[in-house]
Amino acid sequence: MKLSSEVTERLAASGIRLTRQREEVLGVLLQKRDHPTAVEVFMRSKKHMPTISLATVYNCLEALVESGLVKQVNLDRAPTRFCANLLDHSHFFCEECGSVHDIEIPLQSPWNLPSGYLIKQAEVTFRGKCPACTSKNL
Amino acid sequence: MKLSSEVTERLAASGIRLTRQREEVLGVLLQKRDHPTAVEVFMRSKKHMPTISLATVYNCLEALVESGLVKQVNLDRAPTRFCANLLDHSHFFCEECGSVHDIEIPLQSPWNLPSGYLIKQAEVTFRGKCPACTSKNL
DNA sequence: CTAGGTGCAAAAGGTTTGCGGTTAA
DNA sequence: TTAACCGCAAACCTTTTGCACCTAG
Repeated sequence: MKLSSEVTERLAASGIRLTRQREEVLGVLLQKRDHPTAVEVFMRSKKHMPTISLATVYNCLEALVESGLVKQVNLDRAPTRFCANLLDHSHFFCEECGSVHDIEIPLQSPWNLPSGYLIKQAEVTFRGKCPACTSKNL
Repeated sequence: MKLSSEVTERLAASGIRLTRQREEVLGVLLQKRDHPTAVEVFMRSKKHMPTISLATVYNCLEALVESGLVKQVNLDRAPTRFCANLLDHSHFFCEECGSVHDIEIPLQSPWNLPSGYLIKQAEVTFRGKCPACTSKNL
């Protein structure tokens, strides 16, 4: 696939060891940005790499998250979802269809926090109805 | 405990059926606002109500969350945490000591979202160092 | 009276781990 | 060459479920 150069570049730049499995996992996340779960990533990866194991997918995801190439999204008690969108963004969760969308809003950090807190990262999650579901006027 | 009147009032006002176990679980969450996990709530509840079961704690928490009396907080892949703070607030997660703090900032919703999205709820999570850990200048 | 809640134990996911073999650097 | 990674299977931990009994309204 033509993504592979981007995948390889990102991996090389991150400094972590480059393996075929990590390329595959990152490739899956870059190809379809629908915030798949680990199991979904596993199933998609198996199409190109039938020998990959679920444990390896978890390991790869962990390495990718740790290196900053992938973000994890947790919603309620549902399984963790992953995305490879490196732009600063928020997530929108549609209560109707369950889909997760990236919302790229520049958060100009208008936070007036109590003193003493050292903020390294802020994360915003929205819930509601996505455009597709809203237009179905359910 | 003197919280019981508040607990009972809140439960009655919520409309869900009032049981001793739900009172106990809500009481635990109101007494110490450290965002315990389900298992922690279970252990604390057992001190006053030795017969309560973990499954019941989960059931109670679910009912309380659904009725809006309790909020659940998910951080990464760690077990879900619960809090009874009904004021609109955000959460701060200390990467140093692992504690979770409520941050009561009035979010004046400065979100410029793409059109089509119907937002019902926004949730903000911060990560960094809490005052206690910052002052230890680690 | 009865719909809904409880307690128990067992099952069901999701995620992690241990280990022998493999591979990127 | 070797530290790190992979695949497999088993373990782990959180959460859910089925069922018989109980209780709030």
